[in-house]
Amino acid sequence: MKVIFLGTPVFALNCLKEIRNSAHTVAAVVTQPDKVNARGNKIVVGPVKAYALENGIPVFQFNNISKEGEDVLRSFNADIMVTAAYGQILRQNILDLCPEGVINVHASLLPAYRGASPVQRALINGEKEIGVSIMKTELGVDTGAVCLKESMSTDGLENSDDALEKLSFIGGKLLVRALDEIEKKEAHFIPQEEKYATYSGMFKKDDGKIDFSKTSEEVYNFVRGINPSPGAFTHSENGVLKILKVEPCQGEGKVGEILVADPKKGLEVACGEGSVRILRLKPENGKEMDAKAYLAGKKLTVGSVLGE
RNA sequence: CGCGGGGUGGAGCAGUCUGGUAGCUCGUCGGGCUCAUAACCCGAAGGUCGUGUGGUUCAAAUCCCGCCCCCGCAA
Repeated sequence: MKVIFLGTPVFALNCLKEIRNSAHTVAAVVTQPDKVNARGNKIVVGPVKAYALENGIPVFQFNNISKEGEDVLRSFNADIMVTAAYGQILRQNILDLCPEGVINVHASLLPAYRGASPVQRALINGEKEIGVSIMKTELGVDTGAVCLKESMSTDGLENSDDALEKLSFIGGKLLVRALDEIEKKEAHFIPQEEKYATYSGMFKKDDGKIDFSKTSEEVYNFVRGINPSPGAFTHSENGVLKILKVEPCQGEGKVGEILVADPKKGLEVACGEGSVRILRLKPENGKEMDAKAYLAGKKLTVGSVLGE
């Protein structure tokens, strides 16, 4: 089939590549407008756009696809549109553009975790299984009938990016399978069970603050899920510390108390129950490093409390 | 012209304001001690202090100028 692909981040790129490797053709790509300012004055080109340009696929960037995109996209006479973390909500005129409508790949096991940041939320909640769903894109956010779903274990995942990358490959394959089935008229779309639906919005910067009163396991899940974006952080005597990697262990002490801080032994902090070893962190204005390396240059006082 | 922080042996930092023998905590290598250790003791190697063969000076990591790279915020 001839598809128009709409997506923006790396997750979408991996899905796009998968479709390009299949029997289906990508007629056009739509992605969010370039970010204006990286730092100085530079423009950042998104991964999907960069790939499309390299491969000679027409790229469109609309500020509002529903208002600006209808006529151009219709001119491609595509069979179907695919959305993958595109970043804009489609109105009915766009949804109706192609004969087969629009399908979406969402990084959760629907109907759970509709909305933004499904993978982060799932990891933070300590889910053992996460996954990807393919469903109809409709006016409601992630509410469409589902045709394919696949899960994977959260064991050994570094952080949400790691999870998202693995899910993107699964998602890409599922997308291709869905396209195959739709082409053969064999796809079965099953409506979601509303009573099991959960929805979450985007994270704010402040949501990354670590609550050491939770159990060591919960803190571990939190740090793993919320990194790398927006990232976990806490306050120390040396200012804000971003916490990138942590592992649970059994120390005891006041909530947030530093139990061990030594360039050889590492950094350990007490939680509401148990403790966590901080393995990787990033100081203000610095780059990320092992906690031991940090302690080789800066001191943290044993007995002082993080997060205050 | 968005705001700010930073680039010093392999790692992380101090020293820069108040120019003048390159320091600290680790790591590495060699040796020692111990039943043993993420322990301890002794010794060693390793740096044109981001860059211009820039300017000032008797003398620059340190003051002035240009450039490159990294990071945070704001978007």
